[in-house]
Amino acid sequence: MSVAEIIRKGLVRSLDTVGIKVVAENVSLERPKELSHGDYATGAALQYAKQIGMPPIKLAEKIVAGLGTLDGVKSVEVVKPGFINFRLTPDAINAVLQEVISNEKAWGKNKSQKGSRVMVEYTDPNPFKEFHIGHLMSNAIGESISRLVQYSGAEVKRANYQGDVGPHVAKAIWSIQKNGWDAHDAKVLGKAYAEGAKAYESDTNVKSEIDALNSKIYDRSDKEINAIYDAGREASLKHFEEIYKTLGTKFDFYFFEGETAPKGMEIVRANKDVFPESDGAIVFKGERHGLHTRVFITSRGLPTYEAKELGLLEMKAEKWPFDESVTITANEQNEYFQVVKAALGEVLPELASKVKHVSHGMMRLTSGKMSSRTGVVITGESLIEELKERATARAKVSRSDNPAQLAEQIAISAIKYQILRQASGRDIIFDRERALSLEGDSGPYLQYAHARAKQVVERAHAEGIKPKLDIKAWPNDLSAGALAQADVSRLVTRFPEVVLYAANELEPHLLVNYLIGLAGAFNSWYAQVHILDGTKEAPHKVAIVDAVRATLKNGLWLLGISAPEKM
RNA sequence: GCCCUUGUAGCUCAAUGGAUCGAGCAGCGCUCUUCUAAGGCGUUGAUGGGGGUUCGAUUCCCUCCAGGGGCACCA
Repeated sequence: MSVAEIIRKGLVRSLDTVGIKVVAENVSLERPKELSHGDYATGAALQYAKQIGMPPIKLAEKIVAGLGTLDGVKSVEVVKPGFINFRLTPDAINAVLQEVISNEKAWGKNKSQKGSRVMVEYTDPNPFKEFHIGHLMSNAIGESISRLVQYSGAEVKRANYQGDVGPHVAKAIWSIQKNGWDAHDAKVLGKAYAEGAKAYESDTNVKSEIDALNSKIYDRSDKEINAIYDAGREASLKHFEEIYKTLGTKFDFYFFEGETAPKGMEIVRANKDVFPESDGAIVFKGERHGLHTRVFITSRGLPTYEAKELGLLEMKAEKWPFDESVTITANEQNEYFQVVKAALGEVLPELASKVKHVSHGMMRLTSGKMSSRTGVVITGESLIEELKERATARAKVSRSDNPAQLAEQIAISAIKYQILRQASGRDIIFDRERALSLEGDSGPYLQYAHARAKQVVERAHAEGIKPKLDIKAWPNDLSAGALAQADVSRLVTRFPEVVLYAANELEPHLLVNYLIGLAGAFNSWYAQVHILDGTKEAPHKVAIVDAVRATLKNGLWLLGISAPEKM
């Protein structure tokens, strides 16, 4: 039984003696943000004081009196308004640190989703369009969520859904044809799309040309168009694949709109009662669900995003029956997704209950909205390249064993961190200078702390100092160094709870907050003490460093960020 | 007009209804003959306005103001 459970049980018992009945799960027990407030805290006395007509402090004291001794708890104290703070014994903390060191691979994992099959869909770039920083955002969040869910014991499959048909493709092909460009070159595609989109909006003749072209793409009736299409599609996908590799994502399944389109049409057409006709189009009346009506099949007989999405979900379930399907998209698609989900609930209800939608904010430029239609985009590659250059400029990188690799690891870390550090539903104001910064609240800061810890452990090993947790090595004084050491040790023990919390919320930033705090506490401690000082306490300190190292390593992995051993 | 969403320090972000609202950047001042200074230490600085619920509100409810997104054949 964990110490937290012991405390909960104790509180339930004690509360019972003063006439308050609660079950263990409902006892409020938190991890105080402020470490000086202890390792666990409860506001139960504040909560129930009024109910039994007793001042909170009095009640708190009464609860504490009824608590008796709790295993693993060093002290219990009542403070100010009526909080009760618990402190762990050094033994209890040492036991956790020992667990970290002896089974590093398992450190941080939980079994909350054991046996569950989860498919996570993310990144979703469209062939014939740029891979821009918005896709970077989806990728970073999706990859981290996948890993968090994996750490919770679920079997995870990564899926990528790419729009290889639809008006955007027609627009790109139209201008490739017109300009005689080579569709094998991934670089011309984004430009072609921007030009086609512009012409589509400004010229009604072009609009009908492109609309006609779009139909031909679906039915593959035109040889020349097919050739351009096939070449462009292949070039795009190959290009994307290189980016996924750089980002550290390996997809298990690829879905294409070309396949989901017919499937979606089939579902829509088979459910005429759910999808009535309106003005020549086939629609879904979302009003019954407090939403709005959306077109699923256009009057030209082509499926829209909505119909394709239905097809996609059914395809996913056929390919790999899942318990949960998580889709990560930008929040501008929130309302569309709700309509799709409502429609799904009517045609395939058992599937609808397993579908989850996580939306991320938009990557915004300080100058305004980014749009591949107008050609105002920052591509993923250009940003990665720029960051790599900046990292390479560092003397430590250029002098390392493999400068190119290290620079890339740092670049990816900087980008992913900036995306993952904030709650995922919110927009990110993309500030070039800040994104390019490798200092402070950043991915490289975490990597640096990890590398530093790794090097200390290596050096200790070379000097023959073995990590060993030692109860006698717990400093009794209240010096800054001693407090910092205790803080680091205590923070390490929280890692598994943070992972569980972040996985349940599907919120990587909760983990980021924790890791940056741990790295900061470690750096602060490191600056104050000499680890390998030749004293009896050295093995104990090395053990703490090693536990921090392992925690940062696993934590970085969960963020999809590499952990170089030397920087 | 209707629906969703967001307003926290000069800037970018934190804060499972909890304790003195935390970081980083920017500014100022310290800190490398000692295990990695991409580090550490100090310092200045904030909850859009008004109500309400609560022992306690950045968090929940109402309202106003201000941004962003969406609202039938685009994705």
